[in-house]
Amino acid sequence: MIAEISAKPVADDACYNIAAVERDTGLSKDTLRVWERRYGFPNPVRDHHDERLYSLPQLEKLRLLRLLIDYGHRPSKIINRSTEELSQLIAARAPAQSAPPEIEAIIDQLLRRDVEGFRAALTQNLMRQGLLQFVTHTVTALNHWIGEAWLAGRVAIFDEHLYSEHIQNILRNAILAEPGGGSAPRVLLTSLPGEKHRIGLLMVEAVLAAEGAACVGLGTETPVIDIKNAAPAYGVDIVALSFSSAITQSAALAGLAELRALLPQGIEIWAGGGALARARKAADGVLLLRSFDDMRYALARWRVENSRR
Amino acid sequence: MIAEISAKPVADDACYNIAAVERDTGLSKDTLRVWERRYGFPNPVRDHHDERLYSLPQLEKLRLLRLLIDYGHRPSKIINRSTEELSQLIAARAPAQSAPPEIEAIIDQLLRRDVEGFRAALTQNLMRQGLLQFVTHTVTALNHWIGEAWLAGRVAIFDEHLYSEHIQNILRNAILAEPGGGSAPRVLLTSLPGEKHRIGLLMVEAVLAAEGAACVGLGTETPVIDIKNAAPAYGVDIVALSFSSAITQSAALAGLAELRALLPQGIEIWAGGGALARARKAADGVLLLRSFDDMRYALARWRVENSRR
DNA sequence: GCTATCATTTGTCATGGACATTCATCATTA
DNA sequence: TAATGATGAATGTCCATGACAAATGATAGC
Repeated sequence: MIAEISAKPVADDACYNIAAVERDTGLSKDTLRVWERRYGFPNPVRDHHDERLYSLPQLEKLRLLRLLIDYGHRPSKIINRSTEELSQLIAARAPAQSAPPEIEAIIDQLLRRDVEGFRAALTQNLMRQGLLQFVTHTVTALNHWIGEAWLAGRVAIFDEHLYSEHIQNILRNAILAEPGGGSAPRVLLTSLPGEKHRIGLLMVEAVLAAEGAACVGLGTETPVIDIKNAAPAYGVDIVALSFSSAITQSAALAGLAELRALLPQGIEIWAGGGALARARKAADGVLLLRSFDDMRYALARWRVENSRR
Repeated sequence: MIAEISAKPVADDACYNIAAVERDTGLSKDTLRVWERRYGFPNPVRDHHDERLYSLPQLEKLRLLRLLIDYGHRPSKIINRSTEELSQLIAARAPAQSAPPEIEAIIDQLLRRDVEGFRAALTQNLMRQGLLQFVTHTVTALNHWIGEAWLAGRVAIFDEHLYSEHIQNILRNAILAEPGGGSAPRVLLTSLPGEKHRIGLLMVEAVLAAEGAACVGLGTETPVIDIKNAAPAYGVDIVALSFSSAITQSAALAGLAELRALLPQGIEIWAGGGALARARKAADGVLLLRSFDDMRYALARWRVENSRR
């Protein structure tokens, strides 16, 4: 055990309207109302004009519910349990085993809230390993274990925010530092609307940059039509899309099919990430990448196939 | 005139359900339905089960409407004008004048889709001016003029995406390069849920870093409760929040009041950004910053007041 | 063990009514 | 003149309830 977090806010009279709860929990207003209708929870008081006012404990329980549902529980089975039981469910889900020591050492800095030490630990690892190793091993492992630590209640949400920001800093810095502007192929990097995770995208960009490809990063959540317009404008050879597990597999595959139909055949589409881990195959003409090694292999193949221009 | 963009997508049968329109326009489902009820626009066709399906032209007109409303027009006055008239209104708003030459030179690289040249131009400006000047003058001006260029139809959405990514790269790189880990005060930087603009936040971080403060950046969209928990955990003196004009002023002020009630008095709250430009004052105990100079002044004041510990 | 079929759960959408807030206008006061 | 206040129209958000599609789980059959 490394550190305790004090996650209990104090204010009791604080009341939140339905829009605030939607913002803070990610549960839509419709969902909140229909849960109340069907299951009797949450059961907010009403203000003088019959509008819902949620209490802080309700809001906290809603967040736990959201989390458990994301991890596969069904709403009706857990919605009427107490907040304590829900916390136990979450704790039970995460195996108590800890990460490899070198990873644990970095997480430890985060748990100590030692911002400077955390940054130094990351930088030191990057220097020792080089960008490629750092991304494919250290960052991959950190993503996994910080997720686990969060489930186990060891790190708070804001620690994850901080982690995400710092990894971005380090990766963007390393990408800029890669020698040369990059040559062929030219790769457009982005994600579809709804997919907000930036780290996966940056990891891809880092690997490509380390391999000497030219990257055009558009950030997250580019509508399909905009990707279709951007690809020829920037003269890219490949469009690479990242899908975290925040999005459903069917949504990812539908988006890929739509994009494939819009893009000219000469432009390849590469897709990878957690949401596609269990997919057998994507639409025709979409290359599914299950690992960074897959991607490096695909890159080598592309270069062979396009070697004589 | 510098470049032509081909912004007209082809797909005509493409139909969007109400959730997709909400995502792409930022207009809530309730608003879309009530506009239809009151003004007769948008008037989507229905699928076999009476659900709305919006066409691409409708979606484009809605985006124009959203933009004009953000700029002060009233919905009822403009909602029944044609898409062309709306475009003219927008063009009328955007003065045809162009940016100062040094800014225009950078935008020019973006319009040429010359990714490497664009990055080089930014880096060169940063080197020549230093971080503080670069942020308070060049980046501020670029934000403004790229917005104008978008209104005038000179740059596409994906160009803005690319701009945002590259500015992030440059700023994060520069922040990491600032000497020393920073000392007092320690500042927590983030935005409230709904506020996704990252550049403003990074600009603030850059200025603070240049002035030698210690920054703890949590990225965008941190719920109020998490800010309340994070501030003591990281031992910060100040919580700084950024509000772009994507959020309404009243929402910003409400969030600030809520946060002020939760945070201990010893921790200051600083707030700034476009959404607060017209605000007279925020909640008691919230410092409104209207410019980067304001912030530097506030920083100096804080240091004087806390000089003997 | 794997696939196909059926039942249940669950989130999203629709309708129409209501009202709090915001905005524009005009009169009034310092 | 500029700031303040009052008034009425506009605008967005919320509510209740009903309905159904998509996702999930269970069951039967090969």
